[in-house]
Amino acid sequence: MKKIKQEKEIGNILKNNGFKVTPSRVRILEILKEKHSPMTVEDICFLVQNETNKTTVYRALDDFSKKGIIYQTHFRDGKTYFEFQDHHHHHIVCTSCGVKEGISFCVGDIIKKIPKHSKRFTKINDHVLEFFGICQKCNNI
Amino acid sequence: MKKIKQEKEIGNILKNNGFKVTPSRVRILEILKEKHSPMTVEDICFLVQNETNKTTVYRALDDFSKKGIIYQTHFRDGKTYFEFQDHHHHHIVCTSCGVKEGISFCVGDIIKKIPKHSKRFTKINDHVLEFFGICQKCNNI
DNA sequence: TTTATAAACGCAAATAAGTTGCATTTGTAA
DNA sequence: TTACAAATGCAACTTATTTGCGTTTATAAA
Repeated sequence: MKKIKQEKEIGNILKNNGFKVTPSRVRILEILKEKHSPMTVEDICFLVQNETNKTTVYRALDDFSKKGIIYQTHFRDGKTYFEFQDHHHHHIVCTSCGVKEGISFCVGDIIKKIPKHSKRFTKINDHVLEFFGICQKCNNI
Repeated sequence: MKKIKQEKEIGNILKNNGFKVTPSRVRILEILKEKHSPMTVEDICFLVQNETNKTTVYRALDDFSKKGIIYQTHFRDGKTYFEFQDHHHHHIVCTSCGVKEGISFCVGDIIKKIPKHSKRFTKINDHVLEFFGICQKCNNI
């Protein structure tokens, strides 16, 4: 995809969600869209050095996540991860080396059943699902 | 269950997992077993005040979680939660007020399929699955 | 029962993720 | 062109979690 077209698309995502199209927010979404795997605030800050402040990154990611533009998750390392997902999916993580792999299915069917199981909740907005194991490489050490 | 019997049972859990049966560890497991819902380190520290140090609580919970004695998860509030589970399950959390509800099914069937989907991982040890929504009460405000 | 030893513990200090207050700038709709 | 809410930058702060290290303790073996 051409740079110009991509930028326009990102601008539309921002507008459609009620955000202003600022250089920082465009850049942050751009980075996530290019990376296509979970990133920490630190990862993103490294790439926007001298362009955008840490606080701005935190605030943008928080806003994006709340609107469902990006997927927010945890891998038990004390950091929050954010990912732009074309197709919603989850991950499996090696508890030894930390390598992450996307897995291409979701709990969509399960989610539909939840309202029946809950008195208190009628609608699910969001979910996180992550698997932990040992990768082949670490297993052979 | 009688107090004595419960204590013996907890002692066995510790022994069977290669841990020493110390007052602190017995007490922490006891607390989790009684509560039967996700607790933070802070929650536990409050209950063991003047008995056990914060660092000890962190270390015990970490050890227990790694052995699979307790379930470790996150609810996007910056804290780590731990739960003793008789029957493995997950939760749905209100993103507005934070109320948590256990949901009685799991992704066991899905897990079985994962090895086929992954080149790098052959065994899953653990997983986390949490749902986020708005509870009835918050929805009516 | 004694003893050796690894596991567990307590404390203080350090680290690091994430937040807040506030003054300033900027995108956008009117 | 303007008005204003949204977004930003910076510094200081909060808070969860970790680390180093010297001490204590549970336990298995002698």
